[in-house]
Amino acid sequence: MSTAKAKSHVDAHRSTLSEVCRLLGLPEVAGARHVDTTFLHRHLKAGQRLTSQGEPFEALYIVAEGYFKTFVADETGNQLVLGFPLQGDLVGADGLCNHRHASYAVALTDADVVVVPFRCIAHLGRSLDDFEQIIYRAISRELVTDHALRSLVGTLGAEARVARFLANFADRCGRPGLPATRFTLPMTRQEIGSYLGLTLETVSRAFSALADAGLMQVAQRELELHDVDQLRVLQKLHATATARGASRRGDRAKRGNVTWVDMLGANV
Amino acid sequence: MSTAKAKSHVDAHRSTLSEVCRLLGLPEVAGARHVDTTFLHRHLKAGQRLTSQGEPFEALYIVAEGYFKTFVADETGNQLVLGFPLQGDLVGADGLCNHRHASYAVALTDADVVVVPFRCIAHLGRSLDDFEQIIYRAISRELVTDHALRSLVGTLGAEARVARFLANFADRCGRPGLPATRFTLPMTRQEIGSYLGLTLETVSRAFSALADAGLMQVAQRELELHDVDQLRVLQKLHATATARGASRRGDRAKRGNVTWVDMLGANV
DNA sequence: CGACATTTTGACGCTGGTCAATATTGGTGG
DNA sequence: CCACCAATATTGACCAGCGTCAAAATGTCG
Repeated sequence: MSTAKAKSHVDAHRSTLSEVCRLLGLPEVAGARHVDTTFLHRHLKAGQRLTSQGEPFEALYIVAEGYFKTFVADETGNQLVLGFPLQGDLVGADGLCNHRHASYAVALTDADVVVVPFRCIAHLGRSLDDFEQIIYRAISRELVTDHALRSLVGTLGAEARVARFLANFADRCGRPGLPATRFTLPMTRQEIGSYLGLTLETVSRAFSALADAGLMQVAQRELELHDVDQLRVLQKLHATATARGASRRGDRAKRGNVTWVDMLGANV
Repeated sequence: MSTAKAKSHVDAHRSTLSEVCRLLGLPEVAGARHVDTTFLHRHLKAGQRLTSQGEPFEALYIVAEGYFKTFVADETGNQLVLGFPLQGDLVGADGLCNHRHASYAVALTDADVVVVPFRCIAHLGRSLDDFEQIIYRAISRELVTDHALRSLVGTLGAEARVARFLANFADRCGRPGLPATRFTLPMTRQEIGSYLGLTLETVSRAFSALADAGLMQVAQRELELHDVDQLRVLQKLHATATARGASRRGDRAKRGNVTWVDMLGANV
C-alpha cells in the first residue's frame, strides 16, 4: 500500500528539494542538492480540510501520504468533486490565480503533505532556475489530466467512465507501470459519481456490471481488479445477453465529437 | 469589435511586458517598465494551427486578436473541444508539462498572438521576480475556468449550459463589466456541442428555445442577446406550456452533486 | 444494540442522443 | 450572373441511457 515513505513516517517533518522532485515524479533538477532549503510537512487526520474555497492562498501542497478529495461548491450548496489527489499530486494550484483558493481539499484518510509556502515559490525561483520549472510542470500536469477527464466524461458511457476511473486510480495507487490490483477505495459512490458526472446509483450499477463481466470483484469499498488493461480501454459492456458475434459495428463517435475530416488548417 | 489594439494593428510586431500584463488583465508588475525585453507577435490566417498535439513545446502564446479553438484528439480520431481562447487568453500551457503540446490550437478567424518563447520564461523569471508570478497566475486561471466548466457541464441541463456559454462568451468578448450584446459566433454548433458535452442538434434546439423565450435573437451565427444576466443564471426553461402553479419544487441537486450536509471536516 | 450512513437493486420516465429530411449559406466555376 | 455543390443549421420522430424515486440490505459508530 504505502510505497516509499517508510522513513517519512518517522522523521516526517521536512523534505529536501530532491525528495520533492521524486515525489512529484519529475526528473531531479540540476543543483537541487546544493540547496539547503527544506520543506515542512503537515499531517492531517481523516476529514480535515487542507484548503477552503475563498480563503487566502498561503501555500501549495504536495501529497506525500493518504488520499484527498477536492471540490467546488456552488451558490446552492451543492458540491462537485474535481479530483482525488494522492501521493505525488499537487494541491492548491488554483489559488495562485487570485491569491485565494478556488476549491476545497479535504483528507479522506489520515494524510501527510509537503508544504510549499507562497514565499518560497518566488524566493527559490530566483535562486534556483530549475525550481520554477518544477512548479510550472506540476501545474501544467494538472491541466493535462483535467483535459483527459473532460474527454472521458464527454465521450464515454457510464460503465466505461467507471471502468477507466478504476484503471486510472489503480495506476496512480501502484508504482509507475505496475497498477495496484487490490485496494480499498477511500471515497464514496456519491463522490465518484460527482467526479464522473453520474449519480451514485449509476456508479453502483456500473460496479456490479463490471463485476458480473468478470473484470473485477467488489465488496463495498474493497476492490480486486482482474484485468486492468481491459478496464482501461473498455468502450461498452452492453453484450446484451449472449454476446454472439456482436462484433463492434456502428458504435463510435458520440456526443459533440468531431472526426478527422475537419482537421482544417495546414501546418504553420 | 476590436477593443484596444488600434495601435497593435499598425506596429503589430512587438509588445512590451506591461502591454502583456494589460492584455492578460493582470495587475502590472512592479518594475515591468525597467525591462527592455519585448515579445514578438505572430499573425495567423483563419484555419491555421498554432499548436499541435504531440509537437515539441517552444512557446506560450497570448491571444491579442481573433478567436481560436483548442481541442484534443483521441486514438479513434474524434476531437473534443477544450475551449475557445480569445483576447487575453493563454494558449499552450499544457505543453509545459512534458515539453510537448497536449492539444491542438487552431485559429477560427484571422488572429494575432504574442509569443513568449520557452527560453524567455526561465530567463525573465530570474531577472524579474514578478514575471513568474504573471505566468503562474495565468496558468492557474486556466485551472479555475476549467473547473468552472466542469461544474457547469456536470450540473446543468442542455439549455442552461448553452445559455451560460453564451453569457460567458459575451462577457469575454466585451470589456470587463460590459458584456457584448451583439456579435457573431466564430465557431460551429458542433464545436459548441463538443465543448459543452452536447450534440449539435441539441445546441441548435437550445438556441431556438432561448430565442423563443425572448432571451436572445439568433440568425445562423449572428446573435443578439437581450438579457445577458438572465442567461447567466438560467437553470431551466421548461415552462412546459402554461407554466401554471409549477413553482419550483423538486428540481435541485442533480447528478452526483452533494449537499452541504457532508461538509465534513472541521477547519484546520 | 440501535441510529445512521452507505450501498445495492428495481421500476419508471425524461432528457437528450440518434437518424433523417429540409433549408440556408458560402464558395467555385462555367 | 447564375447554377451547382459542400458545409452548416434547423426541425421532427423515435428511443435508450441514465436520472429519479423507493425500498431493502449491509456496514459503521456511539
